[in-house]
Order: sequence, then structure tokens, then C-alpha cells
Amino acid sequence: MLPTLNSMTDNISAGAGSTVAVAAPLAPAFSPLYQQIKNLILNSLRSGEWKPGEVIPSEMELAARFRVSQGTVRKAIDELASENLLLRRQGKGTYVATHAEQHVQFRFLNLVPDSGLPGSEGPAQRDIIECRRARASADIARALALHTGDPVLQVRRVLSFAGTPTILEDIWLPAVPFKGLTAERLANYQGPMYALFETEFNVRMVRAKEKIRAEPAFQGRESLLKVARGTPLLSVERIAYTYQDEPMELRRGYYRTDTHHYLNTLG
Amino acid sequence: MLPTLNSMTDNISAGAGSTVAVAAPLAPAFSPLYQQIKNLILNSLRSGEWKPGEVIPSEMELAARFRVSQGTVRKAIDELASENLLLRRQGKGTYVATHAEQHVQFRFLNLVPDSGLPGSEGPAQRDIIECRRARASADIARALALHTGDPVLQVRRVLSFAGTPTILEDIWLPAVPFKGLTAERLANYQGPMYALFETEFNVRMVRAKEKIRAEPAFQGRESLLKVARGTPLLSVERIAYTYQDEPMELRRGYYRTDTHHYLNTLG
DNA sequence: CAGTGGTCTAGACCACACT
DNA sequence: GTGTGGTCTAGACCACTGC
Repeated sequence: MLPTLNSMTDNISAGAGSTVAVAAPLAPAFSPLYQQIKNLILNSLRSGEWKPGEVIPSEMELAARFRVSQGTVRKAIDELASENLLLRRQGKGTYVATHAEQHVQFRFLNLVPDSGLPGSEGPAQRDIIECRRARASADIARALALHTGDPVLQVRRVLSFAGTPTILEDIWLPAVPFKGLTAERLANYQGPMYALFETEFNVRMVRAKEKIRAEPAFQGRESLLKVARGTPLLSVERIAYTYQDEPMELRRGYYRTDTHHYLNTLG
Repeated sequence: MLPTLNSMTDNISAGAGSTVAVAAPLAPAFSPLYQQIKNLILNSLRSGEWKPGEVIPSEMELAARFRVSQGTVRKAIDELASENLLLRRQGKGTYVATHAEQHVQFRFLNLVPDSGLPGSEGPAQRDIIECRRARASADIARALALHTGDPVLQVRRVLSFAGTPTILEDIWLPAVPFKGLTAERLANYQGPMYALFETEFNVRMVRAKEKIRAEPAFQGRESLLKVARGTPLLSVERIAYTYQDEPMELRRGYYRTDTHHYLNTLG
């Protein structure tokens, strides 16, 4: 309770700044109060004190709990909301963001149909091709911050829109946190895979990096996507991270771009 | 001077909110003060009162000018900074963002080498293949919000890294705002093309959308990029916008992805 | 109506950059 | 030191939601 906050407990009428009270080390390491609050909130998210979809305490409550003003809590929440970790709803409260019940169904999927709105094709058909245990190769291990040979789960699936196979994905997951994941559970679950990860394995994907290339279809991918061998495909290698920037998924996707395109916004 | 701000001139000790004084129309159209301030700043940016690279007045000065508190100006500037239109530098002031002297040389180019840091290959070699006047076809006109047949400038260039041609770009610009652009000026200019647009034509690119596909190299693109005909290329169609979301450039890029990849961050 | 997030203000002090 | 942005507080009132 009241995690001290660098002697922040009695700054009743104090000004700002307020570096650590104890002798600071060589590096200044000045961290604003709202940053510390942000980290405390992050800890509560990570520990599962507040789960995806739930409301977190009101700003006033958090301000009392952390012994800071509402404005400071506000700034912390503002940043978390801008990072899509929290979701503010005026008049209702602040919610933990979730991949389920998202305004957009696939927050991390940038492939959209050439004509029509993103969701206009109806729900995608998902076919799990396989789901098996394996050992991490060197590059898989590096991507997931594991050691070569560590157990992983490997999933292969195809997404089809309007009956046309469009996306082939190979997915690698560390076996430990995803213990118990089977093809059946994947196939039976309705909704985004990342939503299943949240509810069943308490893993929330927060951030991701994608490396995109153009590659010819081969090694059997041409038949799964029903295109001629050598057809150019978009190769999308994604590493997805959880709260503390821990890599928790490697995904190699192959997208047909004859009726869809990858949409990106620069700003 | 003092653009009234919806009767905001005498809210000396008033609270927040403060909708328009005159009878509001059917739509509430409630707009927070800081949003109005943001638009006023945007107008000054657009009009060229403050040019890219320059300092804008301090928060206190702007607060006095707009007759609001520093905090309100601050929130307006915060949003503009988060949209990369302004750049805050503690102790110095707030600057108008620019494509020149950017911390990253190419803010809108997501293609990075597979190994090594983004700028590690040294400056790119730029070869202007052609720069000519033309008439907008239907799809070019639609992208640039022009009419079919309107005059446009068409530029084709190749970017090479470490001697290897890697990017071929076809660029379409509305002829009117870019009157006087020639191959020579493009070839002689050092620095990003968007920086030249800023200094020479007072056009600042602020935002862009990219549609990405995988396409085989053909129609002469294979020879300019020195790859075999049919080699998969990343096709990147970009529309770039200026301050008021006016489209000002259409760019069709073809990227080799054998030594580079397109990097994207999801969050 | 009460409770929540959202806006606005005024004033204080801190961290940083220049002179 | 002076001026800039950055942080923090306290208090007021507005807008939205649901009882």
C-alpha cells in the first residue's frame, strides 16, 4: 500500500520535481511523479489486478491511493490511453483495453479489402492447419528471447475472406505461458486470437513490430493460398510484445494482395 | 487580432466548457477552448506566419494573445506536438517541425536495411530519371483531388543504397503549387525532397497514407532496379497531405526487399 | 440525482539552455 | 540570471452516463 513514491507521501503543498530524497546516484534519474504513477498503474495491469475489459478505479480514488493530485493521475492515464493500454469513456470510467469487443475486430491486422470498408466482407473464415509442439530453432529463439531448443508451440492457419484464402500464418509461441493451447481450442474460439490469449492465458498483446517484404509463393504456400507458384506475396514477420516489452509471439504471415492491400498511416 | 473565440474574451474567472454564446444550432458543436486555440495555431502554421524550423512564440505569449491560460495553450501545443507538427525543446522553445534537419533523415520512408541501423549505409544516391509536365488521368486526378486533364508534374527517380538501385518512384504533383520545379532543381538539392518542397514551394507534408502490395517487376521497372523480370517487389502507393488534409502528392514506389525491409510498428 | 471523465484557471516550483 | 518548457497542485465548473 502506498508505495512510498520517493518520499512523495508528504508533499502536501510542495512544488513539482521532487527527486528522490535519498542521495541520488551519479545518473540524475529524474523521473516525474506522473511517470512513477504510470508505472504503478502498469504494475497493476501486469499483475492482473485489473483485467482486460474491466473498469479501473476512478481518478479521484487513484489520486487518494497514490497520495497525489487528480491532475497527476490524469496525466499518467492520458499516456496509457494514448498507448492503447487504457480506454477512457466519459461519464463511465476508464477501462482496460482488450482485443475482444474492440471497435475494430483486428487491431493488429492492417490488411483491408481494396473496395469496401475493413469489416465489409463479414467475419473471416479461419482454418487451423496444424498446432503442434516443437523446439525453437536459433532464429525463432532469438525472436522470442528464448534459448535454442526451448519448447514452443507452432500454429499454422489460413484466413479466408468471401471464400478466398487470403492469409497464411505461421505462429510460434513460447510453450510455457501457453501450456494447454490446442488446435481444438483455437478452432472453437470465436473472436480474435489475441482475445483468446487474454482470457485463457492471461497474455495481453500490447505492441508489435512488423517487417514486410515481397516474396514469391513457394514451399507449399502457393497451394494453401490457391495461387500459382511464384506469385508475389506480402511477407509480414511480426513480433508481438506484452506489457513489459516481452516478446510473446512470432508470426510469419503471407498475404495475397490481389484483392486486398496492407494499409499504413504515416504521421 | 484576438479572434473572439466564441465570446471567450471575458471568461476571467469563468469555469470550463463555455459553448458559443449565440443560440447554438441543432448540433451541439461543443468545441473545447484548447481545440479552438489549436486551430488558430494551425492557421498560423498554414498561413506561413511561422515557417518550418522557426520558433513559435512562447506559451505565455500565446496565452496573452489568445486571452487564455498557459495551461490551455499548453494542451493545444501538446496535441500538435503529438501529431509531429510542432517540436518542443525544453529550455529553448517550440519549433515548427520540418523535413530538413530531422533527427531521422527520411521521416516518411519506412524501408530500412536488413542489417545495420537505418542510416548506416550513408546517404542514398538519387537519380532523377525524368521530370515532365503531363495531364492527370482519372485515377491520378482522384487521388490529388483534381479534375481529369488538369496539369500535373510527373517525376521518376531511383534511389540507390551502397550502389544498388533499391527504390523506384513515380511521383505526381499538382502543377500549380509546384510551378517551376525542374529535374535540375531536384538533382541539385541536397536533402529530402520534402524539405525542398518546404523551402521552395511552401508546401509542408504532414501526414500520409500508404497502400502496400506485392507485385512482380515488369514494364521496365525490372531494368531500372536491375532485377529479373517478374521479381516480387513491394509496391507502395502513398498519398501525402498538407496541413488541412489536402492531398498534395501521389507517389508510387517499388521497393526491392532482398536487402531491405519495410518496417512498421503497431501499437 | 450522483459519479465519472473533461476542461479551465492560477500559481508555484523544477529542469534545461543560453548569455 | 533570465527565459523557456515541464511538473504539480487545488479548486471550480462542464459534459456525459446511468440510477
